[in-house]
Amino acid sequence: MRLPLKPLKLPPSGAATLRSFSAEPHPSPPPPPPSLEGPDPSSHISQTLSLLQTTDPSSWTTNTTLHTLLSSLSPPSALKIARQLPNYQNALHFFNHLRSTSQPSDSISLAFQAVLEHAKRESPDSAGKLYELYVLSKDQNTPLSVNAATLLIKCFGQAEMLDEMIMVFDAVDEEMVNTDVLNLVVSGFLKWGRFDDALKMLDEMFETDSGYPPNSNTTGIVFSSILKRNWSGRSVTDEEICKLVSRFGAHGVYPSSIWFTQIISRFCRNRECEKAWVVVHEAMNSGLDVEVASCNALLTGLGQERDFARMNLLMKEMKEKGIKPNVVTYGIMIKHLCKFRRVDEALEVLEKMRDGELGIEPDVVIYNTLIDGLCKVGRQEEGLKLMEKMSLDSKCNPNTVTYNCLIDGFCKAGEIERGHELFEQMSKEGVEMNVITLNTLLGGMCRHGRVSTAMEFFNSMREKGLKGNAVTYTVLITAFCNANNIDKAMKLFDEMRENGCSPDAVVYYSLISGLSQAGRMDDATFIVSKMTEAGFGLDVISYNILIRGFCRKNKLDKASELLKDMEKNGVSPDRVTYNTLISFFCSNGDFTHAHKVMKKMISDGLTPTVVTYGALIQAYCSNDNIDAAMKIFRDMSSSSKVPPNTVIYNMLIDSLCKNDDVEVAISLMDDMKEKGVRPNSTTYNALFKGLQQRNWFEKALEFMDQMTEHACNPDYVTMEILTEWLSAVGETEKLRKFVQGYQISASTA
DNA sequence: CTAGGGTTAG
Repeated sequence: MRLPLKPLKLPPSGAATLRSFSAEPHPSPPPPPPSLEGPDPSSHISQTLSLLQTTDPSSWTTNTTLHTLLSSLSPPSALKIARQLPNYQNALHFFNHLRSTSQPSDSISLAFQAVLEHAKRESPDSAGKLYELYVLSKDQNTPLSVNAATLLIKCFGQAEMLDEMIMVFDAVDEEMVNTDVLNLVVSGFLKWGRFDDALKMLDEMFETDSGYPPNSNTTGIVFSSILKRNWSGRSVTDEEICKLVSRFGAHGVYPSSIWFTQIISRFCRNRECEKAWVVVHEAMNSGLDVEVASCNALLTGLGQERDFARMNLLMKEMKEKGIKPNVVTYGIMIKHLCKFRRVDEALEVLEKMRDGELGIEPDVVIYNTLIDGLCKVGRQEEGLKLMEKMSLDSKCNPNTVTYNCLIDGFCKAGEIERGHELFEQMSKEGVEMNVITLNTLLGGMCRHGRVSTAMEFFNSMREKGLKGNAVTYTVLITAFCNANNIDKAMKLFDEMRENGCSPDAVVYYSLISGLSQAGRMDDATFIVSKMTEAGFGLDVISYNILIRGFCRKNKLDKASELLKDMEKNGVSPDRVTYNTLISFFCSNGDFTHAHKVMKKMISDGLTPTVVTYGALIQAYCSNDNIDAAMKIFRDMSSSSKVPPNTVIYNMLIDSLCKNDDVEVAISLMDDMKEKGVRPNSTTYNALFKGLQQRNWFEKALEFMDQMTEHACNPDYVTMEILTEWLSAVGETEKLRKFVQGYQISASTA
């Protein structure tokens, strides 16, 4: 049933309900025409009020003074009186009295609105109470004022009484519906995650000439709901967000700059830079003042996609539109120049900033980015100089990050001592160190095989009160695993939990990897169960590691169990998974299963890689089936378009030479040259062995020259073969020259 | 702006 609702004029105070949900000031309705009232409406109201409060409701019908007062009651006064009555019960009596005395329906409506307002304030379960009253009003055919409807919609929306909410909304007269009412409905749906229902309401708002077009509150409600971390509804795709922004934009409304920037960042994070680009340009072209923060978000995304062209274009557009880059903008440009090792260009930007050419002073982040960039390309000495230089720039003192970058730079270069010196300089200069400083130094020590030094250092830091975090333990656990000290790694894992440091996924991954590598599959399985208990899942790489571990132990049953587990957990096998299995079957000489897996791989939409073919070629070679190996080799480059690499050629050349097919091996060397695949020392070693069998000395000399020419360094195997062979034929002079050439090429390299 | 791991052919 649809209630007849008439639009009502509202007293100024009537806007209160709207104001509570609307950020925009509601336009004040005109004051009620004085002609309806007596000479003094406020005294009229106070007289009525005092009479209502001093007499019993049961006597109201017979009270002639009251009758006279109410006979000239205007609807706005009815609202005021009902509101000023002390409580809900009084207001309800008043409302009932107005009904029984056949007051104008406008007055009854507004009195009912006040009853609802009282009920909302007084009742602990206001939504339930309001619903009762709403049903009552429907039964009594009391028209709802727009504010009463608004109040009900808002209240039901908050109480997740969405059917009731929409029932009230449907009861509102079309001509009374306005943007604010629709905003409340949309907000109610979104609060409970009902995106699709909200979308239907938005569709109505977007319709041309809807009479209730979206406004900035609408965008605020929509985007703050769906972008919040605790969004409970179905996941909203970037596509949908993009469309929404455009549709709002067509109505000239945009999300606030904060949400706009968040949307841009989200698109960029999801590698949907194109959408971010479109949305920003739509906004710019519609004349919106896009803030520099939004542009910065887009620049970051473009940088991640290596789209330098568009980065520069955006910078140009910003300039045209008068959007001034800030220090963050230059930070992004510098960061991405550094990332692509264009450190000198990044330094030029710094110089321009220091010259005052850009009107923006460099800050500590700019310096840190550059110092890190220098360190990452092995120019840590320059980084150190830049740190000294920034100190001379007033108020730009090195901080913890500055030192961390430099310590990492020196450690990565193997200069652990310099790293340690910087660490000591830090405390001398009063720069606080943090857990990243500790982890950086520990990582440096571990990488250079100084695991026990690292452990001692960690212990001394702990004594000083600095606790390690999950990263610290990952560094140490990995180092102990690599040093084949699995027991110590396991001990550290227990220790970290005793110390109240909860392991994260990476800690588990590194331990699983270490244990699998060491062949301790039972321990690895145990850690997997611990990991699952802790609520972490395995990713495809850790599955691959485990599968490989079990294959090496010849436990195919365990490996296939893991495959089933993957499927159950929604982790799809990748090329490596299949290659691991193919290698396993190949190494067992089981070509039937190897080919079967390869078929499955292809049917899963994965193309075989050079590793797949390599496994097969390797297996056929060790089975002395060089013809089959050569057939695969030809297949891969012709039909499947997987170019063979050095490893493939090495296996074939080695096999051919061992099989005394040196001519074919040499033809493969030519093939390599033609295809631009570089031979390495393994290639030459295989070939030299074959040539030695045939005693093709001249050919060997040719390839020795080629090695020198290509700056391919001989290894100890090369030296062994050549020393034996050349001294046997009394050509040690040739060998001496060869070694000399190697030394020259090594020094120029 | 800074720190952590991990696979497949040899």
